[in-house]
Amino acid sequence: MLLRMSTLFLRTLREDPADAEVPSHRLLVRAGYIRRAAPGIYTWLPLGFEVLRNIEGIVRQEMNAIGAQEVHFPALLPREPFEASNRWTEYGDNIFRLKDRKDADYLLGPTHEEMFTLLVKDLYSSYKDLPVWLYQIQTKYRDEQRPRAGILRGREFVMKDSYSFDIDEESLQRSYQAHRDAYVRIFDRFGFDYVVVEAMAGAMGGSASEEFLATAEHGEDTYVRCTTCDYAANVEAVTVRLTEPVAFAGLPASHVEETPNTPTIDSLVDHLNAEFPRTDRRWQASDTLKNVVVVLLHPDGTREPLAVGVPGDREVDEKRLQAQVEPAELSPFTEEDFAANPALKKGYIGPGALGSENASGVRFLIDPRVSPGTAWVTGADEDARHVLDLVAGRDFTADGVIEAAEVRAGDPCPRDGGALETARGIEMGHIFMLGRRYAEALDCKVLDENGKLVTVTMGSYGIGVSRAVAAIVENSHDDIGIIWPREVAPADVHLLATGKDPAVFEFADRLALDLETAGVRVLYDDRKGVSPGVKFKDAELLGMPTIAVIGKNLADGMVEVRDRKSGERRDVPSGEALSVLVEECARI
RNA sequence: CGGGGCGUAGCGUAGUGGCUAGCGCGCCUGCUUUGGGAGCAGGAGAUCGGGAGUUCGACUCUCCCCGCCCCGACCA
Repeated sequence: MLLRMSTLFLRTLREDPADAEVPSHRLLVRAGYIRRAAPGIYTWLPLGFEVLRNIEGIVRQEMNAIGAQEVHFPALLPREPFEASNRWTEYGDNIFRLKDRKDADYLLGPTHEEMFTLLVKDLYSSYKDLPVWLYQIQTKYRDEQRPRAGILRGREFVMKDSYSFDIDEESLQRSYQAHRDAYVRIFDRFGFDYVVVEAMAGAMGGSASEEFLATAEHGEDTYVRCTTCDYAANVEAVTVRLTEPVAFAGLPASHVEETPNTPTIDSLVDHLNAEFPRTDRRWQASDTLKNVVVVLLHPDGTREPLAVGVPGDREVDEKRLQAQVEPAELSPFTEEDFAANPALKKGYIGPGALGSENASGVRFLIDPRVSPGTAWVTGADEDARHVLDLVAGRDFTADGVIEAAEVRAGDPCPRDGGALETARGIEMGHIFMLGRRYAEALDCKVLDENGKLVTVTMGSYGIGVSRAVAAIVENSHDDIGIIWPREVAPADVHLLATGKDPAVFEFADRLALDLETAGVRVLYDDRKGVSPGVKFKDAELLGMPTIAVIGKNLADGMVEVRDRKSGERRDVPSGEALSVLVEECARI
């Protein structure tokens, strides 16, 4: 289909929209690809819709290629399945809810785990039917607290979600791997830079989980990567590199010392250096053990205090802690809680009072750095006193280990010990082994080969399809416009007819048709009376990978071919224009 | 949901307790122009985000609501 600028429903803007900050938002609006319809809700204009369809096409091809089958659920869903999985309440205000004329509850689907699970339960009942992989490309609705950055985080968005149903873990592994391989092919074809990072399976209760992040400075997700190996992980999923246990022999016994006015780590370190100087070096914050108490709100409504011990030079990272204690919610440990638990001395809490075996009875989890044989300065559970040379594993034990301390650039990589660095990205895909949560809640079982009913195990795999449009632009633009990777571009060639010479238009008309016939997708600027400068600016803004200019040098038998990305320009004889452009645009 | 900034025509903006709300881009008509967002002339287009209040008089001041952007808590 030949796109003619003279009739194309398009209006480019000369200036940036004032409300758009990030490049993808700015450029997609300015170039006339999208238009805001409501907060966080966008209309796709012809060129933008073409890009969206191209992206859908890539996803569809690769999903079909691994044997996944496409279905299509409604976006308007009844309440009941979400009631069964408890997400009607769990999802809270993020769900768009509505009622029908009979006052029955409905919702606009934020995700479709329940529907897929019920569909499989509905139709399949034997292990012989498994594995089965189903997917859909569907509009999702989430009433985001803060939609932002145009299409990057909207309240209505297009997502590809697929689910695998397997009889056992081993089979699930294969389903997961097949999807992972497909995702690599999909994101390669999208033409942007991305990383695969280890992620937390979180509340979903699964085991393996990875995220595909498009690397982007405006990305919302922070991740860490190793500077010497290919390890990359979501901040929540980073683990501390384990060190060898140290022998206790020869370590001095612990002793309690007076440490007046030292409620903070800094004041304690200063006091230690003044009153109890070390012989080898000065005391530092990392020699202290900081014990932070929080309250966990469990889904069943119970409140449980939890103490987390981390080296004093690190904060407890709330996101990391939250990810570890899912599905419980975090809440502060209040003054009332301190009053109710006199064994805990604010500012001087130490392992002596913590742990299920000790006075407070508060569960005590420690950072992996607090490993057996390491010596610490920590609270003595009395006002103005600390205990020195308290050795982990000798003088105290915790109830367990927790990864909740903040991660910092320069920390050692858990894989090879190299320095970690932080970077930002846009979450484009998330794959994880879902396990049996939904299958159990919705009673999706099949008969195994022994005739016994077993609950199926699931995998869940998502791609932000509309978000990909923005992520690609984030990754591929310059000061003057978008630079589409060929496979997602609305057209291969932006053909410009400049000037007013009828011969130019006649030549360009014929070239446009010949290109289309040869399978090259053409956006043809056939507007009359529009100055060349306007056409050049529009072509650069719109971002087709190849720009062909038919203009004044046609008189010399030449046309100009430009590469949008490199800026390279060359003149080719008009007679060879067709073959040159066909070759230029040949799909890889 | 907290902190900060901001809402004037499709887009970018000026404006002030007082006459018909101004400019640029874009759009329409005519003539000229045509390789880097052309020129001249004429024109259409705005309940100044919404509501309430103060006032002789509100785009302007006050309050409430809605929306937008940025920074934090949540997510593809």
